[in-house]
Amino acid sequence: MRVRDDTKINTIFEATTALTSEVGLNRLTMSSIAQRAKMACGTLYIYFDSKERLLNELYMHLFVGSTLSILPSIGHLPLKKQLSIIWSKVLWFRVTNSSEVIFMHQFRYSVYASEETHKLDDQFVGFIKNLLGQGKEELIIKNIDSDLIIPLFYGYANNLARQMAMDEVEITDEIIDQTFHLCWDAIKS
Amino acid sequence: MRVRDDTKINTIFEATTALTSEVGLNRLTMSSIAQRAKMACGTLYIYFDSKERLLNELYMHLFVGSTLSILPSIGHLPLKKQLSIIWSKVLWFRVTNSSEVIFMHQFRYSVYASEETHKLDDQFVGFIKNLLGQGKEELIIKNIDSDLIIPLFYGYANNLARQMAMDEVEITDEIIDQTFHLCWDAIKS
Amino acid sequence: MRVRDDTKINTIFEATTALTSEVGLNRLTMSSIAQRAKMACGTLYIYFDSKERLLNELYMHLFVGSTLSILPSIGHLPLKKQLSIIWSKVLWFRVTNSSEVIFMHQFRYSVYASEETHKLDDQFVGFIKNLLGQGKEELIIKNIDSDLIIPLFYGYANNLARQMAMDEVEITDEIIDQTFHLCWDAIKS
Amino acid sequence: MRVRDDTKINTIFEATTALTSEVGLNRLTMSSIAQRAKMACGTLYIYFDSKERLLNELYMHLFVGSTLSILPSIGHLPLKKQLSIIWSKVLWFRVTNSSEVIFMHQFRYSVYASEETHKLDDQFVGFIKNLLGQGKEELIIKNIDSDLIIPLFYGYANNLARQMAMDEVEITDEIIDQTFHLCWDAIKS
DNA sequence: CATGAATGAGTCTTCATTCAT
DNA sequence: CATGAATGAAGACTCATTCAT
Repeated sequence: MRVRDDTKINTIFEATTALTSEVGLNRLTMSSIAQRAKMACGTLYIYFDSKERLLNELYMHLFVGSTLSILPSIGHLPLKKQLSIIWSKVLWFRVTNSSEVIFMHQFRYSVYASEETHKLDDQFVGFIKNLLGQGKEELIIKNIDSDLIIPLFYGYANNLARQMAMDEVEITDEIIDQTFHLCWDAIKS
Repeated sequence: MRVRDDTKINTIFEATTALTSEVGLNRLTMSSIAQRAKMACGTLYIYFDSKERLLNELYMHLFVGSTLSILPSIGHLPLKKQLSIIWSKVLWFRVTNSSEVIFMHQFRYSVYASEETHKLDDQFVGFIKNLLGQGKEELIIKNIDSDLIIPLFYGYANNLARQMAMDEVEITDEIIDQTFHLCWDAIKS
Repeated sequence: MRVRDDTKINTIFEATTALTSEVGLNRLTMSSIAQRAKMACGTLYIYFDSKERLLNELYMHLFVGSTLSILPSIGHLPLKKQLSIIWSKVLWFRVTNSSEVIFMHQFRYSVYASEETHKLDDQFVGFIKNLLGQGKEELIIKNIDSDLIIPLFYGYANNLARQMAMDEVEITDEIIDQTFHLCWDAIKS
Repeated sequence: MRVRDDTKINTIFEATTALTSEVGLNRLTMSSIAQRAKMACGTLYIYFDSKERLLNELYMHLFVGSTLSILPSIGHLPLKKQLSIIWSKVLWFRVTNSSEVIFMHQFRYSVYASEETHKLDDQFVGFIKNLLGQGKEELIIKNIDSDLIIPLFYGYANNLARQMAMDEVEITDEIIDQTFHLCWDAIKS
């Protein structure tokens, strides 16, 4: 029997990511994905119930791999260090995986994004909120509603990465340092 | 095409904006726009050559109205004041016109956005770049590549406004002050 | 403006009926209907929301035209006469409209048939049940549960017409007489 | 193909019959049959060349088991007795095997029914025709073209059984008696 | 100008059948 | 024999655009 091949899911994910960054989510069709992944159109439906599920699972896969997975391991570090690591991690991922970021960006606010997917984001935001809460208690960072701070990190990271991807700028440790300093200066008390 | 009947064009623009914020750009159809604008589908094509042109013209209209139009009148003011006015202006517009912002956000990175439209953004970015350049010369702000600074303003504003729109938070002068201070602390030298 | 053309519905109905009798309900596709009706595939969807609705409306149209429409006008006649007229009417229709009957037959028990459609049949059955009830009171026909009698008329008519259509037998008044007599002898007391 | 493993073939037949009565012939898929029969999709093709053959063989199996098999053994009985036995046999089968009847009914006039299958019916009809021919010679039954009589039996049985299955009516000897009397009164001279 | 019916290419999805294991 | 992943042609339906009125 032809055994179910889990690397196929990765092939599909890669094809989807690449295509989205090339032609955009609007022109992304199931048959173009299949063609790019060198498989039949129907094969996609063996691994994913629908286009919507495929995109959502891809998003979750990328989000977990790029962001969520680092959170638990850094809980013991000092606040600024934690933020700095997250910033670095997120930025590295975003800049070195520009196709993935384009996909995530386009998907994020599309009609395809499900409840379930939005909750992932909330999980991440919740973690950061906690961190900021601590910082405020320790009087390290400004006493401002976290909902006004998080969009700075989030929006900045997204936009910076997107811009760098488009301009084909190489990311360096210096850039990460400089940009993190901007953020830190913004919020430190 | 394109006859002067600004009333009709505005009706079309409003219908498009409202619909996009309700159902998303992916599900925005020409006939749904027509229906919402209480006119026939074919009438849209009297004023716009294609869907693509309609969306691009709407984007330009909103962008000019919300941002570009204020730039020339504030050139004589001091740097920080200028940035503060722009920030306030942009944020006010974005928060009080949430449908418009949702449209702009979804359109901005869609397949519909044309070269011409992207150049508008560049115009705005160019202005800010200039401003930052002056600031650096006057040693008021950090000596960092402007391409690393602008995404902070741009991304923050977008994301903050979007978040506030979703959470239905009222904007106040206090919020504008607080958030601008974050930005300023980030870049001041 | 191209005015909405109600004869188009008839064209669609005719194409559907003819095709079903030729290739069967299973192979009936929307595009084959469109092709036969000499219009574009999308045009069908101007007049009918879906394939299911198209088929249901066609069935109702045929059922009303062939059967239901005669019922009200004969209420004053004697029982046997009424039954005889209905029998004649139904048989004539079924034999002279063989395509229609094939469609009705295939549709009747298909997955497409909706609740609404089945209720039409019930209406007809209810009328006959009434008639039989009267006959039993007047001691003209056998005192047997009507649910055991009606399938005789219904099944016989369907099957006879189908058989005659397939054998390409011409219907005559004699055949109608003979077959009605069979029915009548079956139920008269 | 077609190896002797009657257990498996029966499992397939039962799954097919049950599924058809539940979801209809239109929604009957090979993989749903396989799933219901607890085997792999490809296994079906070891026993049957195609979906069409599977359905035809099932129909023939049911038809022979329900009807054809009794014919030879009753040739010596008097006419009315023969008809009565057949009627009883057919009705019993149809009512007590409602899934099977639904399958037969839906299959009978579908695109899947082959020539070969239709000939089975003819065989049965031929037998009945013979019987009626005898009856006419003996002046027991009306001198009417048998093609006008057979649909009465055939259509009545089908429809009655279907109705009873849907209404979940229990069949009794009384009902069989009553309905046969209707038939007999219809045709006796 | 305005209308909205008509078009048909293109989309997602299904499913009978094949075939490598 | 048995499996079930893989195939790809075909179906229902959508929608930007055109055009007769």
